Amino acid sequence: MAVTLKEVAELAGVSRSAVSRSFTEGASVSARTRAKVEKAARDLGYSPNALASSLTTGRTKLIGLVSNNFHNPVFLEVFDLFTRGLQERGLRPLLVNLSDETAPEHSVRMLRQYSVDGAVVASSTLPPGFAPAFHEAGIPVVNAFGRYASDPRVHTVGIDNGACGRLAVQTFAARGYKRIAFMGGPQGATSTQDRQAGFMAELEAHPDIEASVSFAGAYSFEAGRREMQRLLQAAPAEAYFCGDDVLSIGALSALRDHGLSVPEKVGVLGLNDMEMAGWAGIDLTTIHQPIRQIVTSSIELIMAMLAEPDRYPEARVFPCRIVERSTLRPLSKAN
Amino acid sequence: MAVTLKEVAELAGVSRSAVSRSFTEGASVSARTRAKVEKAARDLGYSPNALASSLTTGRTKLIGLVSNNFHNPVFLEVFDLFTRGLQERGLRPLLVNLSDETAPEHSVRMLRQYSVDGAVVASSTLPPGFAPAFHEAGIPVVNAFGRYASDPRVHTVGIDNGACGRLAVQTFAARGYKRIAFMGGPQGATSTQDRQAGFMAELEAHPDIEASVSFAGAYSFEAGRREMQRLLQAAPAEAYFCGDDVLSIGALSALRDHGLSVPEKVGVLGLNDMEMAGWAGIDLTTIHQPIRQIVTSSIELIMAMLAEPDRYPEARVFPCRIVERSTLRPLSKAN
DNA sequence: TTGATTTATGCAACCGGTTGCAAAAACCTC
DNA sequence: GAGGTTTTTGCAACCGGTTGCATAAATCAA
Repeated sequence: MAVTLKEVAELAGVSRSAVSRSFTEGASVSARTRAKVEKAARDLGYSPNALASSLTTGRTKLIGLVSNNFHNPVFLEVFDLFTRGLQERGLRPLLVNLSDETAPEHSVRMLRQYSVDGAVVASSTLPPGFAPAFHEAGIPVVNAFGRYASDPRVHTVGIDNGACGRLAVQTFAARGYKRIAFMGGPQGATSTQDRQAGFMAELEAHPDIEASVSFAGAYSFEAGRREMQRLLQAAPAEAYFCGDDVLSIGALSALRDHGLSVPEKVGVLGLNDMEMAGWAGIDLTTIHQPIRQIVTSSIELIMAMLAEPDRYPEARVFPCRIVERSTLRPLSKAN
Repeated sequence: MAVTLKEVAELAGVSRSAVSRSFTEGASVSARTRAKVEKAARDLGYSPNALASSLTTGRTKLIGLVSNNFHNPVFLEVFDLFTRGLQERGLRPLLVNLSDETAPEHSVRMLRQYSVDGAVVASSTLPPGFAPAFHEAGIPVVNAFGRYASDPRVHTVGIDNGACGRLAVQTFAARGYKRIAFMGGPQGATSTQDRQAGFMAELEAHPDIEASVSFAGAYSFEAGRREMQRLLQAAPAEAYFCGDDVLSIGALSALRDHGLSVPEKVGVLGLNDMEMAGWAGIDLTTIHQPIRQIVTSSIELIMAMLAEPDRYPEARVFPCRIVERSTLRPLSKAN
């Protein structure tokens, strides 16, 4: 079915090597030969088999794009940015959905069978076993949106979740909130744990502030809504820091149903700054996570590792900032 | 770096063919040989190179997953379903983002270079040139969420957009709306065109209903909101059929800002039934598109084509149904 | 022209597997 | 234990490319 290099060689009346070289950047071919080859290739509709060549070159240009976040809308943006970025650099994303994978090693093995040149794991928590499995397979990995120093063998690009927790408290303090709350995502998520730790640490600098902590079962609208409904059975706090925008939006919906005005009665602070956070009617004050930069940097890092496989692991941490919208009251004049 | 079949063969003390056969389902190997091979493979940490084997078997188990919908949240669900479904069947999705591709043929060529066994194009409109390019390359394609008979060469799985347009009018009529409107997505989208055609056709059966038509610039919140704001400068219709849920949500936000109660003053009907449509506070009445079934069916069709390459093209059309929520007034008693 | 140098080309081996074929081994039956 | 079957095995060629090396062709200097 497919046209092969051999057929092109025959039609062009040259050796197979000549054809191969004609398609290789910087190889030694005369202009005349190349012209003949190109004409033959065009006539036959030939395009080289990337997989066959990977056999000898050792590069497939395939990059595993691994994630378990197929429910949070921010990740659509993440996938968009990753696929475009990789494509622009001639790399091909091989998508792996970890959602119902019981044994993550299977995924690593599969990626190895397909000889991916590298892998990006887009997840706040690196599944256990991934780091050693990739390491043993000799596949460069970067954990995008991952945790700083989650494993000394993998490169990480992300935000400082602890700093986000601290920033939340500072933000609340600057607006004069005295009774605040941390509403995390699933308690097992390291991102939630780190934010909580930062949140608690910063509280020590604000002895006049009282805080409570709770967790939603997932990073989802429903989970946020339900958790807020539960919290509203007792006296609510003055402001909530939710672990994620979509969680915040769920919480807002519960507050609205309960007749509590935002931000007058209760303030809400999200995290991510997903597109939806800016929608009219939501207008969520939130901590902006620099998604675009994280993705770009992850890709740069993967590229760097392709060039230099035993590059020393590093963690790249991007600062976050508050995006002022309407779910938190304005800065108190005192500050 | 990677362990090869040859090394396993040497360690196990058998020929390379024996090792190869041990890893091939249904090949003729004695239990004793297989045991020796498996032990050696385990000791060495060997796993076969899928790309190398594809060279002789002619199958890569790679499936191109092509889309340009990286902004509509429904598509995250679509990607989730596709990746899981393909993975379950031992296929690997090679993701292609068409968003900023000027020449779609490039993507087809790339997929051919990677010898994909098939491709799924998840898009309501098949990019021009795709059908012939895939056909020429001998790659089976299914256009998921595509248009019935968009091209006689490709298989299509989707809904009947014309029927959706008709259903919208019937739904409005049954609820006694007399001044209705069609708010399409981009005018160039075939999905919008087909829905409009159905909408107009059905109007003929309802001479007492007056209708108007307009288009939003994109299938997005902002576009829907802006278009509704524009429409509100004149007297609004009693009910709008929007081309997409996210468009509807934008429209709802404009209506709310304008102080028009929904569904009392103005009704809104969406299309897709994305997760967000069911969120409290949105609660959009919408036409449900059976996404899960479309994806499953697309995968089945791809599998069928792998087994039978010159299978005669077919279109699979799934019915849609109204999901009753709160943005349309209830059925009039008369009906 | 000639000889030295540079550039282009083809040969053949190789990448990591698979598979048709013929020979070898194992199993049956009598 | 002989003879016939069936199963297992290894050899060698092949899948579609790449690449080191030796040779041939082209270019250059004198």
